[in-house]
Amino acid sequence: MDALTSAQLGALRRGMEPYVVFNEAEWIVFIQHISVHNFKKKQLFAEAGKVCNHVGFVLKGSVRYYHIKDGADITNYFSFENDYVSSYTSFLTGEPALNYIEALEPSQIIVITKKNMELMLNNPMLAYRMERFGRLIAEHYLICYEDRVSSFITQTPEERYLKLLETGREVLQRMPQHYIANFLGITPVSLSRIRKRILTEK
Amino acid sequence: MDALTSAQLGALRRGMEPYVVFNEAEWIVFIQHISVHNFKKKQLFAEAGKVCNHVGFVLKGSVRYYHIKDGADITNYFSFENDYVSSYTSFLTGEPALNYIEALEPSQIIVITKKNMELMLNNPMLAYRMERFGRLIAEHYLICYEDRVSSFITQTPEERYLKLLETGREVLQRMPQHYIANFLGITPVSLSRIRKRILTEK
DNA sequence: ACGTTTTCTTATCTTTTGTTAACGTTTTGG
DNA sequence: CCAAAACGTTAACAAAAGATAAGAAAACGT
Repeated sequence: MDALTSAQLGALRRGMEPYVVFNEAEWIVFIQHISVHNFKKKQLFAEAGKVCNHVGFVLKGSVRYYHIKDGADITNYFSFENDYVSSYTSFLTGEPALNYIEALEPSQIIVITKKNMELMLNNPMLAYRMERFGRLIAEHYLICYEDRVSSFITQTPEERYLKLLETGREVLQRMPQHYIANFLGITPVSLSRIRKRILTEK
Repeated sequence: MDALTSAQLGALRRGMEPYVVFNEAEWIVFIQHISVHNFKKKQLFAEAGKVCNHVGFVLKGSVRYYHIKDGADITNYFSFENDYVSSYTSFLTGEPALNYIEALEPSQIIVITKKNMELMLNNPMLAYRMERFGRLIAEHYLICYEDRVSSFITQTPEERYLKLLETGREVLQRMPQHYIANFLGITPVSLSRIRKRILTEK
């Protein structure tokens, strides 16, 4: 856990700006309640069975959400740079998380603990801003998930794969294909066939 | 648009209680900013291409979310009694909605307009509560969508159908099957086959 | 550096789904 | 009340996906 650099703080502030704008005095108090952590590849950000008591903002790197079902590791979701990251339902409800979150590559993530979030919610100087910030995070996930549900209803697995590639994240080239297959809701074998189909269609 | 009965107000207050608790003075001001509307079957609550300037809470009845793609009507989602209802992304962003919302049956819905929401957000007496209320609605949709994404990844269409039936909503018996098929992400023909399979397996 | 594990592809076979069309039934609107 | 539209099921065929297994290549840990 290190102090944040001004570049990191700038990224966070820009990420929040569309929704929450702090004045200077508020910002100074806010940044006293956050920290930045460096995650090694495969290091866990959150763990199934444990309450997720923190929420993050990916400055650099990427993470993978997954759960274990019948002994198999199933990838649910990814967060890339400038995304929020959390087992947010667990963070909100205080129930144990259902999924793990791990770094896909060495990552820098700004972390706000629930305790610090609550301190800010109870600090009259920040309470109103923090309610708004909480709403922002929920809305961020909301819009992502809405898109995702819609993609399952209106697109084929092949279309979903091509759409994912269009984001141009190079980490997609490096991560195991079965993570992507899970994310798309298909088997790794099926993804391999889709990839071949795309190549030969070109 | 009618005044709300005390039973209706009680339902709303109970729906909000897990997250937002008003004191009596706050509640009196709050209820001056809301209204209840009766929707006929097929009457629109929100319309694609228009900004959704309101958010609702279903007291009685049910609604269907759908959009038109290549001339075809595709059902995305449902809200039943004691659910929130809105093209919430449009409500939040002020962008035109991408989907329609219509009543599946005669329905009573508590409506809060964006204007009244903003009046409350700017009223120091309610601002803090309203930030929290906004968060509540976002979180409601968040948890629903999270569940839904997870169901697409880990369940077969047949399992999703059986899970939907388990909710025991009788309106599921009465609405057209192709609404349900869309919602499950399959074709009406495929749903018909699944239904037959289930019957013969018994 | 080397043996193990993971990953990706390919093949085969089965199951499921999509597509289109037909047909009888039900619902709907004028 | 009647004609038109919408609906649900079924059939037939094509396309896609799941399951399983096998083999080669790459990544990993020690």
